[in-house]
Amino acid sequence: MTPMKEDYIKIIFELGGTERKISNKEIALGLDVAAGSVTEMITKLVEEKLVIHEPYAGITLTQLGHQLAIELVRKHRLWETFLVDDLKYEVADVHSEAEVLEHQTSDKLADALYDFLGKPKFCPHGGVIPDENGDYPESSNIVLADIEDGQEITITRIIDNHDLLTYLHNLGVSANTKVIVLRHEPFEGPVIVKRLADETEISISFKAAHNIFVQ
Amino acid sequence: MTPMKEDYIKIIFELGGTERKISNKEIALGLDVAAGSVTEMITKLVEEKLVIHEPYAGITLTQLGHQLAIELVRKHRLWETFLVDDLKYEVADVHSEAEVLEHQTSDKLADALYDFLGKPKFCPHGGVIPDENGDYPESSNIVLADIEDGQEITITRIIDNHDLLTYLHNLGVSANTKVIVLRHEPFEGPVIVKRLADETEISISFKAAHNIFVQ
DNA sequence: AATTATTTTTAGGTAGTCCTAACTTAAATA
DNA sequence: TATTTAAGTTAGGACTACCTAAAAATAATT
Repeated sequence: MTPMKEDYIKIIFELGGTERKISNKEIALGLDVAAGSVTEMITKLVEEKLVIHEPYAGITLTQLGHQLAIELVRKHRLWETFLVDDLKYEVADVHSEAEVLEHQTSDKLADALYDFLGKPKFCPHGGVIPDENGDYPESSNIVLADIEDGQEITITRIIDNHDLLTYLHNLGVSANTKVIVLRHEPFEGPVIVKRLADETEISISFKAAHNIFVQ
Repeated sequence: MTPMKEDYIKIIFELGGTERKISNKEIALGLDVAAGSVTEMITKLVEEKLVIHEPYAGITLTQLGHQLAIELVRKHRLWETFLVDDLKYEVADVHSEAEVLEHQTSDKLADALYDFLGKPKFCPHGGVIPDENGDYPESSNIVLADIEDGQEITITRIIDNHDLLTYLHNLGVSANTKVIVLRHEPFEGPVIVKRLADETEISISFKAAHNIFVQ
């Protein structure tokens, strides 16, 4: 196993490769590599029984691939938690560090980190951290953009992207923030919400609202 | 810069490449690669102005290479300290984890770790940790094997090797242990010391005694 | 000094991951 | 249905770091 193979497995997982077929193009876009490179790597991952490939139709994870993806997500989120909780990183800055550390993290190290952090359930942007056995509760897949006006909701998770997290940080929005959805501006305009803590109205862009999960 | 290049720089440093010419063979042995691979890599490191190579004579670090080596040692030892102090690793088990983490550690991460750990001066086996600027006090180069009988000394540092550290751990010997040297058995026999804490006599092998630094 | 042994370098190959460009398949449109 | 467009696959090449084996340089021994 190499870091690059792990990256392929992880992106397939993140794109939903446990339930649907992921296209070559989605992977190429996600990893910023050429389509030909994807086909080549997928061939190797098929040999290793990590993915199933139906030529021209798409790629899904095997049970084994899914398990590996969970382990990687766990390691990634444990590092993010450590960086924020103990090393005082900004939430927006942890992703890239965790991205490289996750590939160099033995299972022993992950477990030790998990204990040290107090068996945390969520990473700093709200993602669920699988436990020692890879079990984790399903989290909400409902996105802020799809909430009807007037609903009171809690932000549970934000897609792990530096620019998005910085944008939301500046707006004072993060995981666990409670808001009421006031209205959706037309033509892919922003979603206007009111933060319950201080009654402030906040305008969240259409695109951002699709990358914020709520409950 | 790649992890392998960093490993070459580090081994040259550890073999004393700031003061003397290191041979191709020493590096090949230290990294467990073929001599031809060393020549090839050294050529690249010369292009990057990290080392100076006199063909057939040896290799030394440039100022730049020395600086890089210090940074790597610092990162390595910071991770070791974290693993022992916070993640409850055994001293003997930290080397291999630190060996891979050091290559994935940004300067920002190293500084954050350094602060988190309370700006430690020594790693768990007694190595000096350079500060934020790469400065560090010279540590003793006197080895236990060279101490005369009757001398009272403190163990300051043990070469970072898993088997050696395990061996010494089982003998109850670690950095900061104070002992009196009783005698040196002939024919490369063990050095017999008495631990001051509990007056126990301990026999330390000839080879181990050459890998223990004292003051 | 000549020979032998050791070390270093050079040369030619392999494996992993990337690329571009050409070709094939599938989907969309006319 | 025929054509065009998009997506996926194949082919050939590049780069890194490794290897082994042969050649060259240096050191050691006779």
